[in-house]
Amino acid sequence: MSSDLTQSAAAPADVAPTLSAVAKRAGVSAITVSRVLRTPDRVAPETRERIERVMRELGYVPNLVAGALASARTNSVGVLVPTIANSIFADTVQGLSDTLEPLGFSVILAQSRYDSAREDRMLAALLSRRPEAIIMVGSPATDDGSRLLRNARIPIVETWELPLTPIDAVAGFDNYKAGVAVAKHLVAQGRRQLAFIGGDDPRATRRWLGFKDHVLANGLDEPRRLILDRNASGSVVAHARLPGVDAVFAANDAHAIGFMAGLRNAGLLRDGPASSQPVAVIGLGDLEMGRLISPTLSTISVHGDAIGRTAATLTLERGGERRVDLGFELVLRDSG
Amino acid sequence: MSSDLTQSAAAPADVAPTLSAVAKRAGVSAITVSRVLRTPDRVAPETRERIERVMRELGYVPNLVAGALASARTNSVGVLVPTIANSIFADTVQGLSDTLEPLGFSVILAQSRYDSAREDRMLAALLSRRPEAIIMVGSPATDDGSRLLRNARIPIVETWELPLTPIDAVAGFDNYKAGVAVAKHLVAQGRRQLAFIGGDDPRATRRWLGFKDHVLANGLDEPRRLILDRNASGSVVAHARLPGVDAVFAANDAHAIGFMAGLRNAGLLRDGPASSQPVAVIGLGDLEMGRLISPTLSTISVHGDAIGRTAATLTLERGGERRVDLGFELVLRDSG
DNA sequence: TATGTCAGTGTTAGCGCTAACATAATGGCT
DNA sequence: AGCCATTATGTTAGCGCTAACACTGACATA
Repeated sequence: MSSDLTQSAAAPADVAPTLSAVAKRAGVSAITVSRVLRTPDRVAPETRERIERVMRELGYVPNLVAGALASARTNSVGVLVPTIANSIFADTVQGLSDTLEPLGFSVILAQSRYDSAREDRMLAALLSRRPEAIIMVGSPATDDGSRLLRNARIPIVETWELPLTPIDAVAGFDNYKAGVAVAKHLVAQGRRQLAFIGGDDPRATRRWLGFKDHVLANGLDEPRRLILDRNASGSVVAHARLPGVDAVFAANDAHAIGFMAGLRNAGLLRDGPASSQPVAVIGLGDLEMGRLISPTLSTISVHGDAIGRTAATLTLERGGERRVDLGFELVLRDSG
Repeated sequence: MSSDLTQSAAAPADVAPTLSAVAKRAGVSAITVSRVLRTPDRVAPETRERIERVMRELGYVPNLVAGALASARTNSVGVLVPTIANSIFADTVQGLSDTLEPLGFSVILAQSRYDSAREDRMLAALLSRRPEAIIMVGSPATDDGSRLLRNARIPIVETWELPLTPIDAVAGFDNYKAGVAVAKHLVAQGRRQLAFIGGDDPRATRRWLGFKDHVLANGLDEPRRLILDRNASGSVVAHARLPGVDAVFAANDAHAIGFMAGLRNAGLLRDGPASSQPVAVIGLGDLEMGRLISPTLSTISVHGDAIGRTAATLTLERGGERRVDLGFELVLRDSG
């Protein structure tokens, strides 16, 4: 009485219906049902409609796990970011997911939390799911991670930097040059006592190096470098630790805005243009917030979503240019 | 000459080694290799070490796709958010991923972009991968989505609100009460011309309703409601469209900060306390930025990461309380 | 000695699906 | 009439792994 043929649509089975169950009920073979899903043009319209009706009746949801095993295509992409709670990386993930999802790819997300051991673990976990590509922010921190990725023989896209010896593809910008650009601007503005505040992850460090090298090349004192917690509240009191400084490059906009809050408390912030600021401040990231505060924040603008979309494209097309420099832009507003 | 036994570790095969290849090379059966991975205590130490050495030599990466099919456990959780580029949702994803990743679960991320058709598509795509649970921000927008989730017979956690008829579990707060709390505070402060600005998604609308109902219950004029784009730049000019208003509740902190930028341009912002502000502004989300700007932003604080961690816990333990109200907190600073 | 227990390992079957190769039926062409 | 291309559908085998059970030998127990 409770054979497949008498199963009611209103009371779904405890166990998810399979493709074979659909096939049996529609009076066709399993492969025909499979074709309705994958190559509907190759199925006669009447057959197709009948099968689609049965699918609806049974509430059939295809099992992509089985499909992936049989076809050796998982239609998934692994994404590894330091943290998703940093809006610039979130923009990148949004950009790539907007590109990949319409094409039927799922995003498997993992966070390293700036921890190289965790990074390696997450990389292994991602690869176990046999994604068709891996997109990561930055380069692998360890040789093990690097080897894992090379041996996987799938497209690998490193983003947010331009490594000298990439594993495969790259979509990013030159963090060193960004540091140079900021230093050049501040020096030209007549600033003499420069400092860099922010994290010490590899990308921030590249910015620092560009910044420092350019300052030194101009015969000025070596800039100070203050390594801060990822939490921007430390930047609010950073000013007290940088006496005499007249210009600051912050590794990201959050730190820049925090630093400005400290300047305001110290009476060192004007609502006027950059030239009136006792201490110039430049950020990086071009957060929307930077345009909303007063004085408006000068910053290095980087298009996180474009990096994401480009990375997604690079995973799909295996040929062509594998190194895309998306550049950056020094956006000058009132803070410096 | 090129049998499995003579395969070199230095030159990995083009095709990923399988568990059987490891077994053959180690002179054991496949199941023993499987046990090394899953239940190492049940394998003799010498055997285990030998197998582990072979795994390293071959660069073996387990295939979880096949494992999932065989064991009917995917060790993955589907997560659906409106957008990941909104820091409050990113905090939630970070929180749940921090809880799930150490337990061996992968996060499959999908974005609806506040589009109910896309939401249903992504829900179907997620379910095709047979996740062991689904965590979503908000409730399904359509009956189809709801049915899909109910039929999946896996734990479903709705977050960021407290639906009256949840599908399964819930981790969130009462958006209506948040609106009431803000209205109560502003009315008590003597504000008379109130307005609400922000999006019109279901959660923002609940906040608006609570806000409006409380204002009306106090005999004041019905507050105005200005529906803005997600992009906060519209909020900068919102003030011009709200003449005479003396207090504003913004659906999120970004809009609040944008609105304050508009007030500053209009000369209606003071650096002093709330009582000195010609127009009070309250946000929602408690962005770090709100503490850094001047005047500091008053806001409804919601712990996005706690919502994420709680949601993750709810997916793992099927029994117990299935409805967790994480509450909110009205944090009063200088803006209102 | 017979029996049981347990650690360690193996055999078999199958998860749900798809690639690759049949097969059957139809109609157009020479 | 005979042949071929084309469309629609089916059969077979297997993807890489694990659940469930089966087996073996060493040792303990009665």
